[in-house]
Amino acid sequence: MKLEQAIQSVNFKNETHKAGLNILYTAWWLKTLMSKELKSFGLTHEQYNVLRILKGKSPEEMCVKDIACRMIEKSSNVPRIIDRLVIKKLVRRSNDANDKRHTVMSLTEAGLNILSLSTQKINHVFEKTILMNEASAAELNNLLELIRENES
Amino acid sequence: MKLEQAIQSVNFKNETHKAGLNILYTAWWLKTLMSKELKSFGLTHEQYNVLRILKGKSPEEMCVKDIACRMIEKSSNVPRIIDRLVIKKLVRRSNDANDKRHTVMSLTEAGLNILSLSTQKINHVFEKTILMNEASAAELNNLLELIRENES
DNA sequence: AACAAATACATGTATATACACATAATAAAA
DNA sequence: TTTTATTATGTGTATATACATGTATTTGTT
Repeated sequence: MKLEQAIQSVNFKNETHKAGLNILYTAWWLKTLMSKELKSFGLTHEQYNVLRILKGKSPEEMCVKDIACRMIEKSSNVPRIIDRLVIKKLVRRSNDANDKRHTVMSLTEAGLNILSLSTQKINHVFEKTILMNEASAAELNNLLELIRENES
Repeated sequence: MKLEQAIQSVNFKNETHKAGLNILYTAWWLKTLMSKELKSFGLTHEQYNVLRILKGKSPEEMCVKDIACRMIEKSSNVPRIIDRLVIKKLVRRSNDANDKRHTVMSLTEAGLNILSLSTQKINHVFEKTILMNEASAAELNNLLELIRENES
């Protein structure tokens, strides 16, 4: 769907302005698709993101800061997302003996299982719902990284 | 900045998978830039979006539904965003005489003024911070609309 | 006209975002 | 070594998101 239809507007100053809104809209669209899949596991988008990050270092433990800097949305409140994962027994939380300021997290068996199942669903979104070949995707990646070149 | 640096990950299944995460991260990055500008006006990103939509039809009035279908993030709770704009006297809310189910909104003078000033700041973000020429932006728009071709 | 269905909006709840601030622990400096 | 600064995390608040449900109003059907 064209952006013009999606947000019922035609008043873009130029292509760059339209691209900005297009990125925001596409992100919302993608997040909605993913959340729909995650719902059957009782996971939110950000909870899934934390599980995925923990898996990356598994079975190593990770502290809050290391998780936070890997989040897609940097302003996420990681301690509270973890609170909910701990309640659901998907994540284990304990204190670091070396540095008592640290709290360290790791996946439980249940966390590993639910991550594995939900990742299948997420991969399905990327493989089947997103209509894009590898060359186009590579080009898109270049353009997005070009946009952020002046990352402040 | 490369996505790999931004989220400290290199485990992308393929370019399409990376593109998905890249869109989500770029949207967060852009939203953060815009919110930083809006903060000096006491506006949130979504409040700004509602003001912008109302301006599009101004001086005509708009009902909640018409605003909602123009929002970038469709799951926004428009009545409550308007609550806050009414408290700040940027938006006027009244009942529609023809259909009493409708609530109709329009910008106040203060709303028009703050929108005009904040839009200057937002345009500045697009013109000066986003590093992209018109041809690249047009290509990016094509790719984003290609990704959403299977819009469900 | 009376009833059922649809529409528009408001409201409630759990979670997340964005950001400020508090607290405890460690590192650095005097 | 005492003081100061920094770091890591937790907590608080206002707003937003995602979604379910309630309520008034209008429309369609008989």
